[in-house]
This record gives sequence, C-alpha cells and structure tokens, in this order.
Amino acid sequence: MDLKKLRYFLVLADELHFARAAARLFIAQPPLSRQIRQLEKELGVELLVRTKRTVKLTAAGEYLRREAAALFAQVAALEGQVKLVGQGTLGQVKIGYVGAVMHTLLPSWLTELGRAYPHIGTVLEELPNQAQVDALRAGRLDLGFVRSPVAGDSLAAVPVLTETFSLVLAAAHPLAAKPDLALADLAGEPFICFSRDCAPAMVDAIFALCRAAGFAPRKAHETSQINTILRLVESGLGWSVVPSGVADGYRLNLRYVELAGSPERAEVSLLYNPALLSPAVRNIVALFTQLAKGEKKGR
Amino acid sequence: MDLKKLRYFLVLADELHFARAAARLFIAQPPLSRQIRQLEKELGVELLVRTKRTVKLTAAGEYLRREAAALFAQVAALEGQVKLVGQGTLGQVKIGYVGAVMHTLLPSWLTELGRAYPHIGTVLEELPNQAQVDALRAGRLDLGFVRSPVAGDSLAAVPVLTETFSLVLAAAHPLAAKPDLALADLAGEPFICFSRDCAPAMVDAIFALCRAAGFAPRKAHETSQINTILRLVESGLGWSVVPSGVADGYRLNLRYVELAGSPERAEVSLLYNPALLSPAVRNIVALFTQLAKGEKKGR
DNA sequence: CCATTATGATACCTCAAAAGTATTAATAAG
DNA sequence: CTTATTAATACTTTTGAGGTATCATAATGG
Repeated sequence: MDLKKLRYFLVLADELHFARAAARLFIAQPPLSRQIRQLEKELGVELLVRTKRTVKLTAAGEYLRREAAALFAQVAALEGQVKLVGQGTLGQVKIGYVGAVMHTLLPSWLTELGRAYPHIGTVLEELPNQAQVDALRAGRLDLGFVRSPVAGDSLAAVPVLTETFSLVLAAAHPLAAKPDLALADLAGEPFICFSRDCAPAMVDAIFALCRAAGFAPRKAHETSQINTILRLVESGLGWSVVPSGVADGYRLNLRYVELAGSPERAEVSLLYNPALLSPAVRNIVALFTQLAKGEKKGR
Repeated sequence: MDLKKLRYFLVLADELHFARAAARLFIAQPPLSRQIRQLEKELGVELLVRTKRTVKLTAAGEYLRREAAALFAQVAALEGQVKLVGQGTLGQVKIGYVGAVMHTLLPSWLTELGRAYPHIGTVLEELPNQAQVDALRAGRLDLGFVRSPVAGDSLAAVPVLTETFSLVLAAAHPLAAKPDLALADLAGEPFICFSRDCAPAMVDAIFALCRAAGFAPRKAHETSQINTILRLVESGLGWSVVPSGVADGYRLNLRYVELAGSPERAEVSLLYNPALLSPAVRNIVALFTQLAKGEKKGR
C-alpha cells in the first residue's frame, strides 16, 4: 500500500466521481481507475461499489477513508517534526553538570532554554568532571557543565562562569567572629578538601591561594561533592575554600569570606563533542554562549 | 515522502551500510543511495552522515527512524483492519428494534453476537416498525427487528420469532379471579389497544382473535408502546392482548391467559436492506437466522 | 422507444523514474 | 605504497504510471 494510491482513494472517496477526482488530482481518469483497482487488489477488499452510474463506498471503503485521513495527518506531522529536529528546535538533549552550577546559573539558563526552544526536552544528570568528559566522548551525553580547564582534547569548551573563591568556616567556629578574617589565620586548622581527581585545576588554584597566604593547608577530609564539604565545615570539622557562587545556594550556618584579592579563579565551562554535534546542541551552545556573555557584562 | 523511500531508509538505518541494506531490500546499492538522497532532499534535512567509510544517523535520522517504525506498524494495522471490515468481522452495526424483543430474544442474541464477532460494535435504538423501515431504506439503520409482515418491498425479512397471544388483565380486576377466564368474558370491558399504525398485522390478528370469540372489543385507549399498555392494564383502565413473550419481561401485578387455541400468531422479523448489505451485516443476518432456527427447534 | 449524454472500463502508446551495470573517488588497513 | 572497502557517479535498461482514444452501459429526455 502506497501513500500515492491512498491519496488518490481519499480524493475519490470525497468526490465519489472518477472524472472529477482525477481532475482534482491533475491526472486523467483511466490512471485513477487503475490505481484504485490496484489498491483494492492489494488489500483484497472492494472499496467501492461502481454501479448505476454512481460510485459508493463499501463498509471497508468508509473505514479506510476515515483511518487514512488520520494516517496522512500523522505523515504530515512527522515530516514537520523531522524538519524541526534538523533545525535543532525539537529534540532531547542530555546535559551533565557539576553540582555547584545547580546553585548558580543552571536553573535560570534552563528557564531561558525553555523560553527559546520550548520543544527541546532535557535529561539532566549531576556528574563529576571526568565522568562527563567520558560520557561526552562516548556520545552518552550531549552537553556538560564542568570545572575547567579539562584535559579533554577533541572536546570543545566554552567558558561560561568565572568565580572568585571564598573561605568558608562554621559560624560557630571560634575564629568566625574575627572581623578581618583572612586565609592565613587558618594555617593550623584542619582543611576540608575537594577531591583533586574530579577537578584538578580548581584544587590546584585553592592550594595556590594558600601558598600565597604563606602556608600549606592541613588536609583532614576529602570529598567530591560541594554539599558534603559545606556540611562537614558546618559541623566544625574544619574549614574550606569553595567557589563564591555556592554561598548563595546553601543556607547553612556558615561564615564566608570572599578572597577577591588574589588572581585565582574557579571557572565553569560548557563542554561538548564537536564530532557529534546535533542541531539542537548547536543551538543550545549558541544560546548558552550568548547568556555567558550577558553574565560577564552584567557584573 | 513515499512509503517505499521510508522503508528503504528504515533498513539502511538498521544496517548503517548501503551495500548490505540494498541486499536486504533486493536492489543494487546505487539506487538505494539515490533514493535516500532524494528523501533527504524532500525533507530538507540530512538524515545520515556519510564519512570515514562509515555511515551514521543524524539526530533527525534517529528521530525519523523511531517515528517511521511506528508509522509502518500503523499502516500494517490499517491494512489488516480494512481486510477485517471487508470480511465482516470488524465494524459497527446500527440495529433498530421494537420494544418487545428487548424482553425476549435480543439480549441473548447480542451475547451470541459478541461471542461470534467480538470486534463488531452495535448501536441499538428502540424504534416503532415504520420508523425502522424508513431508516433501513435510507441507510440510517443496518438491521431492524420488526413486527412482521411489513409492507416493505426492497427490504429483506427473515422471520425470527413466532409467539402466541396472551390476554392480560390487572390482578386486582374482578374477573381476574375467574379460573377458566377466556377472551369472551371481556366483551363488554374497555380494551387497551396497540396503535394500528405501528404494527397493522399484529393489531389485525388481535381483532381477529376477538372476532373469533364472538365480539368486537370496545377500544378505550390506544398507544404504541407495550410498556404503556401493561401499565394502563395494571391500573385497571382495561384489558388487552399482547404477544406472550412480554409476560416474562415485565414483573407487574397482572394476570396473563395464553390464547394458544387460536391460530393467530405475533411474528417478529429481522429486516435489512439487501442493496446496502455490508459484510458485517451479512454475517450478522446469517448468525441470527441460525439462532432463529435453533429457537424454533428448541420449542 | 430511441437518441443522447454521462460515466467508468479497456486497449494501446508514451515517457518518466526507478533499478541495474560499470566505474570512480576516497579512505582506511596492511 | 598498495590493497581493499565503500559510497558516489555515469550511463543503460526496464518498469510502471500517465495519457489518448474508444467502448460499454445506464440514465435521461423527447
């Protein structure tokens, strides 16, 4: 069964007159007669009763007429949707992210994404840096928000957020009350450290900050999740240094001291695989690059 | 977009190899390449990335592959269903009936219909005789259960039920207590009559019964619904004669006396329009004719 | 009742497009 | 550097869809 034959049948079912239907289809009457008979032969069913100079649909014809119309609607919808996928305005995009960005730019950027491309769906997954890099290479992920720079060759990176670091300390800690609290004050205190495996560049930057303050931190605990670091700090188990942005995200009993004086910065980049660049991902990268420019200007 | 091209694409998307896909489609490789490129041109979208000796689907290709598979499933289902409609095992049939048969054979016959043809749906409508005849002629109805015989030329009738008549009287009526109650006893009493317009043959038979008993009934009230007749009789407004079958249907305070002695009979026929005979209706007529034979043998 | 008209079917021809064959270009592998 | 693999290209063949002319049949009008 061919869509052309079905289209012919639909017009004929509408006109119930071979010559008029053929005219509407811009073909002559005999080919129409033939196509319809072929369709009937294929289906093994009479679709029309041709009698007494008048053409009438059989029960099977009525049924086909009703259902075929629905089928054509679906085909048309499918064609349109494939075009939209090709243009990158329809689709599903898998996005990975490090936990911290959920407290900074991700929610508002996803809102913008929904506004700009309402028919693009997202699958979101919080993942450590390296897992995202692997997933992007393998095509299991379309986009990643990672702590940059990453070693990833073959992956493209767009810096989207640059943050200062902040010293963080339990509000209940004896030193928290000190007005001009600085990094050097914590030289002897236990340090809660982000895992170097997950974001080496960021950890290196934090250690560089300490070195500039004249000491090497005493590493007491290590974890790969910002949330865990802050909970440990709040519990009085030590102090830490985190990107300043997370201060807004978690409402805990903590004292933050921004370390804006030093040149060290924590950077988040948007990562994607240029070899597997779908139109939707291309559009999103463009949108997010634009948003990143706005953020920088906005500050 | 053509189903043939779509089928080619589906196989290619499955194989991701032009030569193998072409072999599976029993065509040579160049025509397949051409058809796929035509499909891409029609849709205005790249469906495949042909690079590095390896073929890969784009996002649009992935989308089309998924949706096209569903589309083919629908087309196959449609083809099957049209065939079933042609065979008369799928469809919807409009059935009219006079009220009385709802208390005799209709419920059990519809159960049998559901068992024999589970995919045939029915639209049931209680209608007087003449309305059914008109609707059958106009094609608004496929089948009718009527009091026969009917004047209807051009309609085919199959007798399906022959009933004796029963005299009916309110249980509270003075005469109801009489043990050997007969028609002649009611000569002077007011008679509740079925409308002759609706089923002339049946009313004529009832009057013939009275004439045989030696009197002409004194018509007090007239209605076209059995239910109304029985209610009026129960209220003591008069007596009537009805087909015996209805005695089982209505549980009212009535006394029935079967008039089996006379040759008069009430007959129900299955009526249909042979000019508009769909396969489903043909099957149902055959089934019901069979059931009617069983009923007759069963008695 | 016959001539006329309307309508779908049939016979035959034409042509476009789909499929086939041979070959090429490009790339990966040894 | 050669060989093998794979899709694309050029060209030919074949199929089948569409066109024209005509026929058969049934409704319509005088």
